Amino acid sequence: MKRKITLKHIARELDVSISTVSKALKNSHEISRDTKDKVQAFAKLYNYKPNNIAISLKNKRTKNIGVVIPDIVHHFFTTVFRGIEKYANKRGYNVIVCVSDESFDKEVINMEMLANGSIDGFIMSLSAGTQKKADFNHLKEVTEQGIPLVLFDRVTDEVACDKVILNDESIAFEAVDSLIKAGRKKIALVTTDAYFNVSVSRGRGYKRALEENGLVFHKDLVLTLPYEDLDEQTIRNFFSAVDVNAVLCVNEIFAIHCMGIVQRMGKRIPEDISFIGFTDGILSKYSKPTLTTVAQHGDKMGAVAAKLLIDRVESENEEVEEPFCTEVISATIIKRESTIN
Amino acid sequence: MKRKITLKHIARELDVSISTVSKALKNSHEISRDTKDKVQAFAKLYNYKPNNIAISLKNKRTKNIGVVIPDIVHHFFTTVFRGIEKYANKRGYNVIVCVSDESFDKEVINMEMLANGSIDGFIMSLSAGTQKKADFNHLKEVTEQGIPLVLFDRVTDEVACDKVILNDESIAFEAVDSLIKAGRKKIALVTTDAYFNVSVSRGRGYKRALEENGLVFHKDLVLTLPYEDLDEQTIRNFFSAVDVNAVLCVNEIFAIHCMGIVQRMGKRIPEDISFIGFTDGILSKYSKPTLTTVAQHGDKMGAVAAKLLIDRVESENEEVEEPFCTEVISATIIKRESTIN
DNA sequence: GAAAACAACGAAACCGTTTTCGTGTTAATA
DNA sequence: TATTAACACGAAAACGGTTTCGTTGTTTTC
Repeated sequence: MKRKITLKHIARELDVSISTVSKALKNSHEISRDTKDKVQAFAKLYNYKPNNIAISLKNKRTKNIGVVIPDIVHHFFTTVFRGIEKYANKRGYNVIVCVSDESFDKEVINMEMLANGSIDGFIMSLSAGTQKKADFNHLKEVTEQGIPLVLFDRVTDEVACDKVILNDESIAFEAVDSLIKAGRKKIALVTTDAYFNVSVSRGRGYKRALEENGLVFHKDLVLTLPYEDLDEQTIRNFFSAVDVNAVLCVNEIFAIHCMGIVQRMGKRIPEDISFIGFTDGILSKYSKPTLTTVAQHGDKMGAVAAKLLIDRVESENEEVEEPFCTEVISATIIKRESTIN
Repeated sequence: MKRKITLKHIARELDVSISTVSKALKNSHEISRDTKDKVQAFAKLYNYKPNNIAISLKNKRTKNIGVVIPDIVHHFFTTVFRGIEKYANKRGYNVIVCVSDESFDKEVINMEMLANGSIDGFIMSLSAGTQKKADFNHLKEVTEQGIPLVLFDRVTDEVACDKVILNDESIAFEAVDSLIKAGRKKIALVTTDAYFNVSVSRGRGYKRALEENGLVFHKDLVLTLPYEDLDEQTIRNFFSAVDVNAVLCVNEIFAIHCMGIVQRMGKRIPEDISFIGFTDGILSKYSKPTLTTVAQHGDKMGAVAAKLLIDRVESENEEVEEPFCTEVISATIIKRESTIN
């Protein structure tokens, strides 16, 4: 087992100083051609690679970024993560992932674990617990310590930092507007609890589309479901009670569930009732009928978030700080079988 | 912006030495009660947390583990990752993820990035490229350097290390056997190219089940599909050419695709033809009909892999090295609508 | 021929810890 | 009273690099 070789080993072996070895490997002009050749050849032979940890300590830069997300077995978050990872890698960064499991406590613990030197900055999306509790002190603390932070998708106004969000309201508007233009006037909204900022925005878009088309917003037409543990009966009751011919769902799972239930209730999709969901995941592509949905372009979102973060990290020693910005990713609607054109 | 505080700051402020501060914070008996109280109070007040990087350098332990997987937008890998992350966190480790994108080159680059001190060990699943090329030198190198490595799912005999695999052959046997017992005698296999070790194992189980039930293995009944970019026509041709009443697919996507196509060809599932897939992902649960499938228990697999790795990492200074082991995770078949009982 | 310039290298500080090994002071012991 | 423990603390090395700032010895330059 050949252990890792260090500058010290090379120095000893070639009978020069550590400084000389270090400089020789960096091709410094201070060192003679002869010595450089000798050192470089030796280093290559023994496959010398500088120790990342030592460099991190010296530079106070780890080239690691911390990603804290609520869930990983989740299409949207994995696509965002893929975007982050790809972009970060391109710029020489590695990514440490922590899953908050939608829990406030875990989010706090994870951030504390990483905030002591392990990473140069955070990219995160708020857990359900954090949004519900509306406690953002852990975020404020890291930013006060000078650790750059980028929030994506599930963000909050309470924290001053860079953000990347979807044009949730306008795309929801567009979706509902398209349903109306296609002749559907009785449109339901299936959403989550109001502490999810994205659901709120989508709800606003839904409402605005109704109003701008001269329709009235009925809160009876809004079904609020828990984020998990969907109860079939609740959904069934809702669709028995209301008379609708189109539905906007704030996520894919809700849409698939609802479609299944209304189909079992004997309705045809999209002839009797149209569906539009959010998240262009695997379900949307393979459901029966395939689901018209809002593609959130997670890859793009991740890449933008990573760019914002890394730019911020690498500009930290500059004179003037850039003001925080909020990038908006444009969603697009993918037409499939669950809507009439 | 309150910058991170260090031992040096505390020492200066309280007019003691750095060593004293360090010991006081560790409650060393060398330090007087008075001094300890003073130091601890000060540290708490200024929220002192030791710098992870410095500790890593000192200990030659980072408490980070590197995970290299072919893909992240993929149900099985994300569940394994979740298992790894949960277990690792419990033991105080963080996880750095690199995605090889099924490419040999990226796999190599990623490992090299991490192998220079950033991590204490690797958990990985081989990329398609690596399996195709059958070049495992990058793996051998890290193990030779004394960096522990655990392979899961897509493994190879060429590298001596701990492994975690599924009982692919026996579960495939069981699946096919159950189809036969249910009266289906004309069973197709839809699989990938042979350089995927898991497909090979599953194929063996399929074949053995046929033979042990007195049926003959026909290679006409085996459809080999590329890992991505499925061509509808190829599948259609296959199912037009053969006369089968049951199909075993080595993954979920293949199963869903094939089900869709045979349904469009006018066959009923499971009345005319049964389907069993691998990977208990979201598709299996929501497809029409829902898919009977092999649950691979990714969480478990990830947790076991992480345990093997961390145990290995933490036992590295012990006298006698444990021999390498291969843990087998028992898959289970989840019965759903795509098969008759 | 003395001063200046340059080339090639090493010593040492530094990043933030931990830890070993003194060392000076006080209290207990012979 | 002299010796020895015990106590409380600090100096310094170490982890593995980078970088500043000498310090030589040689070569130009006027």
